[in-house]
Amino acid sequence: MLNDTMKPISQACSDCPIRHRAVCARCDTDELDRLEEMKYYRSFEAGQTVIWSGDRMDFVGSVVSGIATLTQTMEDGRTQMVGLLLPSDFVGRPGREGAAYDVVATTDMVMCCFRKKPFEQMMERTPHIAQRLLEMTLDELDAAREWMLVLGRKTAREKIASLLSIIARRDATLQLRGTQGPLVFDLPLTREAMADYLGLTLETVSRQMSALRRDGVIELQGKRHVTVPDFGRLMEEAGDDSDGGMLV
Amino acid sequence: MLNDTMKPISQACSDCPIRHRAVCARCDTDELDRLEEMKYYRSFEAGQTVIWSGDRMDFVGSVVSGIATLTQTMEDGRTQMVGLLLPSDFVGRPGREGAAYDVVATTDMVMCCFRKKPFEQMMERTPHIAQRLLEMTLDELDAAREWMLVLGRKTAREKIASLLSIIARRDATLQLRGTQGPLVFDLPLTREAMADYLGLTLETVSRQMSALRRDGVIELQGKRHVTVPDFGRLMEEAGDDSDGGMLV
DNA sequence: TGGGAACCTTGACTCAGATCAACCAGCGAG
DNA sequence: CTCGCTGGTTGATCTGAGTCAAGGTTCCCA
Repeated sequence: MLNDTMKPISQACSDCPIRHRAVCARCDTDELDRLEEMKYYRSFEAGQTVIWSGDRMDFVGSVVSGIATLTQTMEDGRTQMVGLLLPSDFVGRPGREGAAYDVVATTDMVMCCFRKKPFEQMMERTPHIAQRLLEMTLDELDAAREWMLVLGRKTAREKIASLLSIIARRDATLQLRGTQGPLVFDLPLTREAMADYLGLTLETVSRQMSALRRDGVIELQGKRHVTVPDFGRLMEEAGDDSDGGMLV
Repeated sequence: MLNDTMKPISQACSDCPIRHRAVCARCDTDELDRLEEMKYYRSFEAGQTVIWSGDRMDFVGSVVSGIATLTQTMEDGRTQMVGLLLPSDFVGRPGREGAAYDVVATTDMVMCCFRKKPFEQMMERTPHIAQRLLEMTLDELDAAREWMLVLGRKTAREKIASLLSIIARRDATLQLRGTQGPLVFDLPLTREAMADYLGLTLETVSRQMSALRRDGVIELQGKRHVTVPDFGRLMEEAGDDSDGGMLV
């Protein structure tokens, strides 16, 4: 990594926007105090690589704001996104030396980092952290398995609809609105990143986006701003039951 | 579930074949004693469904012997395998009511089960269990992501070669042999299950198996018994570096 | 103010893998 | 012994998505 943009950001954990959703969610005040001592913030610009696969990783951390992707690459250059990191998501694996994936910021991003050693030690003595991390990891595993169904068995159109419905649903919950009535959101991904996510080419993504627009499933203002007039319809196109059973 | 085959099997944890690899791996003797009190064994026949997706699950447990699959199904019947459960793997999710996937025994199988409530309570008081489960879940997440690359970006031939190399490698480690020299193993899956795993049709699986045999990458004795004369060659066919970096 | 450079769209053609279909081998039950 | 069934193979054909190629939009910076 040539030059990280390392603006000196600082913030009390108590004011942290991801306080109640990140690894530290269950920590009580003095656990938080100890974390506060070992944490530091790092900022990344859109497009910047946070970690290269194989690099030695001496920290772990949480995404505070912005979005990053986890991608795997084959020798011949084919790539597959294997994770999408949103605010509060955890980066890095306690107990592992090297990074297993490339982590790339797709928007400007801020991370709350902990040096790995002290964090691991703290984890051993603080069940709250290990418990929360287990919960988050189980959720990620569920998401990964959902995604495997998408990659393995869905058509291009269904894949696109699935991705849009994930983003739309997340957006709706963030804004504390239900999935009734039209949903409006901005795509945080380029067509290429969408292709990478879905195991498609960017041309196919583009074509299927156009097709969904033509068929009235979505409306597009510009390339990235999306309106979903009928969420149930989108779910049908995704091949999910229209009542979409999000368990957690 | 109509009628489980419930042979009265019993075994001391200290003699358990998966003692050092399952969730209980780190437990000391009195933790083990407490687990021993709440555990019970269940047997399943090849082909039997252990749990249906959506069912209420009142237990969690470990696979002791045999193999099971985790599969997701769409309304129209398309299915994708999302997990392969081998001895020592954990089934069920603490803190969740319903099962998220179908679990099917593909060979005769024995499970060591714990009623969910007592197990969850014990987990809260026993960091050793939560820690081990975290570790196992992180490994599964890695495996799931590896698999996403296979599903999203590999050709049919590469997919088959990838699956074969996973099974071959696991088999070699179980028998404490390296990946030098010819490897011999039995496929624990039907062609249909392989197709399900890889997001292919069984016809394509069959064709690619024949192609790999024709090209000398594998040898087949009968339908299921496989010999890999040159593991490096198989890795190349899988699209991985031939030195295959298993980190853990 | 005009030339790049990202990013996106669309068209024509190709091809890997799906689909449809016939057939084979082994095996347990009557 | 042979019927029927499960699991597997192979062939012919079709098709969805990839590939290659040509533009179109923005937006930035010289």
